[in-house]
Order: sequence, then structure tokens, then C-alpha cells
Amino acid sequence: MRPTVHDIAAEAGVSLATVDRVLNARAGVRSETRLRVQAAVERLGYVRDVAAANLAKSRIYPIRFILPSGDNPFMRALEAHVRQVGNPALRPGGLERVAVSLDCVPPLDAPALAAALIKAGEDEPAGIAVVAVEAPEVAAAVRTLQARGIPVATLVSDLPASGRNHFAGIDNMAAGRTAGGLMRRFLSGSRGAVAVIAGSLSLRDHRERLDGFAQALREAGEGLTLLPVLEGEDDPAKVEALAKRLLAEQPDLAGIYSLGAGDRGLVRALAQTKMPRPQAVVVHELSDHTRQALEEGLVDAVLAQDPGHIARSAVRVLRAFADGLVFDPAQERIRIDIFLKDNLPPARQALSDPHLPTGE
Amino acid sequence: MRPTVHDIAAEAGVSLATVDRVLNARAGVRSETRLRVQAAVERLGYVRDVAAANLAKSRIYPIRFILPSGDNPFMRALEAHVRQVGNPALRPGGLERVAVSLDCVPPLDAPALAAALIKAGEDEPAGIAVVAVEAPEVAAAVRTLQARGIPVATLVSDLPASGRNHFAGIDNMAAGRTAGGLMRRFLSGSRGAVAVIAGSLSLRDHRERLDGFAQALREAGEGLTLLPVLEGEDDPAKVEALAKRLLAEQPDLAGIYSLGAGDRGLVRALAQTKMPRPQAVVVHELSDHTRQALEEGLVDAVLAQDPGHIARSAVRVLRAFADGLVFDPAQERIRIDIFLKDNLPPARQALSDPHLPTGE
DNA sequence: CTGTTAGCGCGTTCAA
DNA sequence: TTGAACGCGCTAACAG
Repeated sequence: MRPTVHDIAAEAGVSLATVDRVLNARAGVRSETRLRVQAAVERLGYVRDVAAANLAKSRIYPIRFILPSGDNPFMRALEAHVRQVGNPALRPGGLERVAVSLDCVPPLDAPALAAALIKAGEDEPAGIAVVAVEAPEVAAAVRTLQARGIPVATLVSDLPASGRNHFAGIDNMAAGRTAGGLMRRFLSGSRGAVAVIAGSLSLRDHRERLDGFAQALREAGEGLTLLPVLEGEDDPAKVEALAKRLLAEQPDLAGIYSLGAGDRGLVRALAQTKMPRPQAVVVHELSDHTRQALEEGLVDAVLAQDPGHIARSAVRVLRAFADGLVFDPAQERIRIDIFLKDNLPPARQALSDPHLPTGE
Repeated sequence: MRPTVHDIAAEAGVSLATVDRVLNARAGVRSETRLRVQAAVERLGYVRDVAAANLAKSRIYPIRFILPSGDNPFMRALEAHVRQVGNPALRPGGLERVAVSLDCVPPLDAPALAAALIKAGEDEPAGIAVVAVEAPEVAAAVRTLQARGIPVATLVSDLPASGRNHFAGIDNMAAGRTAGGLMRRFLSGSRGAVAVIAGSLSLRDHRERLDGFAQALREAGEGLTLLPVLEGEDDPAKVEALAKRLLAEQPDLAGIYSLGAGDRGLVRALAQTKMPRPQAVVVHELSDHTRQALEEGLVDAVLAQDPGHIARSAVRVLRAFADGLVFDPAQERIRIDIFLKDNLPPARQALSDPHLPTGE
């Protein structure tokens, strides 16, 4: 049996209350007594039972998520996972005692986002998770929250200048480089033009992916020329128009890297074109559309980040910050998933059924 | 505030004990009373506080891991993560109240493994996690354990015929296909021979990877011919000897797929050869050696599974089986990670420092 | 400065 | 068939 506060108290010859004061670094303990308690903790190898502590405190962690509204499938998937984490009945273990609330604001709207952040802070939540837009007023709002002692985590798109406590998302520079490396290998030897379709360069993740991609392609040297970036505002219709023009007007088009959203439009353009299709197409995020395009060979690789992991991780990390506890960076690292036709995960799974005695 | 058993009791006009009996499906409640309680549960949206329940029960989950001994770096990494999960001080959240114990048995030794399984069952653990060897006596041992009500999860290498409750590892057929797909693209157009180095075909994961790889290569058609499989027994020295011979005697060698362990030997052979190196080399599992080889360009892609995820997942799933609870298959799905030079994760991270008030 | 006591939400005696 | 009372490990009043 693990030692408890009672064991510590007995070992140190003090009362429970004193042990508690020492464990929680509260004032009002003679330093000599403190040392005796600490020695007992060491000796017995005491580790606090966090679940019991939270139970006693009736502690709940109100965590607020702020996501972009709109029909970006990745953001909607993220929202679904946030809701699942917020639902006590569906919530996976390890995320106890959190009360999730959710606020959607128009995408790419910095003033609205800043306002939502400030408003979210007024409820004094234990933490705020936000998909950032890179703008001074947003950074200022984050700083204000932190000054008030509210930990902030950015999701998907970072805002390092704001001094946010944590970023839950992939290394987007590395993702861009990875896309570049894949494309180079997929095009090995051939020459031609490579196009990049972004959503908006005011999103830090898009800019970083672009930088990484350009860097990798530059290293390739060879015969690949990078066309000027196109911005489709993550809107399928706009992306479709851009892609159609690209396919029509760029006869030596060897590859397309779509680093934002709106891939539905890109896939439509690829499916409909009568021109020869580019040899390599790399896009971001797994959705019904990109999955199908991968299976049909319209797209060659999908780079992705797991929205479920991001939602869970943000909650775990914000909880840790709220309590000044440690977390495991390896567990919280969001991977750059590479999906090819061959390693697509199964479409969507429900919760497992409870174990039946028959083993069925 | 979430409703508690008290609220249910008041709402249904019964005592706490009766509520508890209904919630835990125990006998001794009139069916009319039972219905009243269930109605109250529905009405108030009650969800049991699992942490409090475990506290009350003083429930601990003894989980036993059985891993292969030896110097396979992946298995040693897995062992390190198992130990971390077993250490209350380092354990990440969500894995409370488990007591992990660990047993290493010689690799590829079915009788020893079966014996270890039976012995593990005698302590009546809440669950057993094992890296399986595919052999009848092992399957029989697993069935015996399950007959005694002990849930079993296989790790890394599966044993479906045993009826194990869960498999924590990648889809190895898909991994093989993925390797094949990558190799095909990396070799696009060129002709030549492709070699496969396995550890042992008595390991199901190795066989499955081989099948998937062969299948993907066959679909490729074209000019790639698959050489007869080499078995290196996951031993770096043997693998090195095999690889050296291969490089010397197969002038048209276009690619190598190493689907087992012992890659240290392969890398040495590649580094030392004077022959032209194969155009595409794909290996499994991230270790110091494979990481460095990737950075130096001796290896082109590493397929991997996250040992930390496997260790944590096995514990979560076995705990869920022990209690007859649900788990989230999406969270427990072990991904096929694809690492290229460009998306290598940082080498090894420690736990985060506790949050300091300064935000530093 | 230190100790006593009463819960947190739940499970489990034992008695009625 | 039902209920009252105690305890799990910890925290937070309130005394002393």
C-alpha cells in the first residue's frame, strides 16, 4: 500500500493539518517541523493521491475553448472532440473534473477573437485554449489574460509573441519541410513548376508551412520552380477557382501543395480537369474529402494532426498549468501524421462496447 | 454542480445504499424501487464519479507486463515507458491506481513465454499485457488466463487466435503496404531487385509486414523484383552479415526493407560498403541508430510505433476491461508513424518543469 | 504555530 | 428488501 498523509503524520510526529500545510507549501509551519515532515515524505516515498485531493477540494477546472466558426472540416472535427472531452459520459479517463465550454468566432477576424478572449477571461476559467490569429490585439488579449493568472494554450496555429503557456499543434515548419521532401521524392528527377495554395498568410501555421516547404524545395535544387503562392482563404469555392486556373494555364505543373483548408475545391478541380494531372499532390488534414481523394489517387499524401489528441492534450496541459504541476511533453507532442493510401486509419469509430462476459 | 448519489437518493426517495445497489446492478432491490432510481438517474443526468468510486473501494489495478529481454532497442524503450507508467511520481494523469509489474523473458522462446503467462496469472492481476510469440502453447496460456477472468492485451505482435481482449500495436499489414508504397514511389520508374530483411517469420508482426509489403510491390508491377526474405533474428551482427553479402552480390539492388530489429547492423553495412548504395532504404522503429541513419541519408524512411503510447494505452484498456467499462478506440489506436529526415521528433524530452509564476 | 474535526462522492459493512 | 454509519486519502474550516 502506498503511504498516506496519516503515515507521514505518524512518522513525523505531527498532525494531518501540519502535513497538509507542508505538502502544499502553505505558511505557518516552523521550519524545523517542516523539515521533519519533508524527511518523512522522502523516507516513505510519499506521492500525493491527486484524485483524492481533487475530491476533497471539490475542485473543478473550467476550461474555455475558442475556435473559428465556419465549415472548415478540421475545425469542426476539433469542435466535436472538444465536446466529447466536455461530456462526462464520453470523456476518456484522465480528464476528470473539467468543465469545458466552447465559443466559436468568425475565422480570420482578429478583433472578434481578441474580444472573445477578454470576455472568456471574465469568468475566471482555469485555462483558455484558442486557435490564434496572428495579430497585435490578439497577442495583447492573451497577455492580459496571463497577467490575470489565467493560463492560455494556443491550438493548431501558434502565437509565440504572446507568451502563451503552451502550444498544442504540430511543428508547422517541419510539416512544410516534410511536404517538400515528399514532393521532391515523388517527383524524383522530373522538372516543372510546383504550386502552393494557402488559406491566408496571416495565419502563422500557413506561413510556417510555406517557409518549410520552400526551404525543402530549394535544397532540392534541380528543376523544380516554386510558383507564387495562391491564397484561397480556406474557401472551397475560391480554392476550386484558383486550382482550375492553375491547371489550365500552367502546362508544366508537376506538383501542388495545399497547405490550408478548402481542399474540397481542389479535389473537384482535379477530378474535372481534362489536362494531365500533376504528378504529386500533397494536402493537409484528413477529412471525408481528402480521404476519398487519397483512395482514388487524386491526392498522393495527406499531412495531418489528430484533433482528438489536440483537444485532450490542451485540457491536460492547462490543468497542469493551473495547478503548477508537471506534464509529459512526449505525451503532449502532436505528431505530424503522414497518410498515404496504404496507412489510412479506419473511417470513424464509436466507443467500444462494454466488455461482455462472453468475450465477444 | 454534477448530481451525486445524494441527489439521486433524494429524488427517488430512497437511501444511498439502495441507489448504490441499483447503480452497481446488485441484487436485493424490488424492481419497482429499481425503476424509480433509474428514472431519477435519467432525469438528473447522473454520471458516476469514477475517481471517488475507486477511492472508496481502495481499488488498485495490478497490471503485469511481459516483454522480451535482450538488446532490441524498441523493446528496451517500451520497458522504460512501462516503468514510467508504473512509477506514481512520473505517471501521467489518467493512469491512477495501477500497480505495474514487469517480467522479461527470452525473445522467440514460446515455452518460456507460456510459462511466464501462467505464472503471471497466479497473482490474480487485473490484467496482463504481453508481446506475443505466435505458438500454440502461448495461445493456450492466454486462453487459460481469460477463462480465469483475467483480461489479456497483446502488444506490438498480435495473437488473434488466442482470443486476447485487445491488441495494442500498429496494423502491421498496413505498415508493410505503406513501406511498399513508399519504396515504389521512391524508386519511381527504376528497375531492380528489392530485398527484405526480417527478424523471424514466427513473429506475426514480421509476417504481416512482409505480406503487406509484397502485396504493395506486386501491385506496382513494373520492374521491381522481390528477393527471397532474409531472416536476421533481430540480431545486429547477423543482420550486418546478411546486408554485406546482399550489397556485394546483388548489383542491381534498388531497395531494402528491414522490417525487424537489428538495424544497427544494416546501417553499419550501408556506411561501409563501397558498392553503390540502394536508392531506397526503409526500416522500422526509431532508435538512436535509425535516427542518425535517417539524418545522414543512409536510410530514407522509418516506420514506427510510439512505445509510450503503447504502454499507456495497454494500461488504460486493461483497466477498462477489468471494470467492464468502455474506452475510446480512436484514442487507443496506435498510429503507423512515418518519419522522414524532415519530421524527426526532438530526441528525448524530460518532464516539463512545474509552472513558475514568472511564466519562465 | 499546531491539532481536531467535518466533509468531498462513493462503496461497504451491519443492523433493522 | 432497505437504511444508517463508517472509511477511502485528502483539504479546509475552526480551535487551541
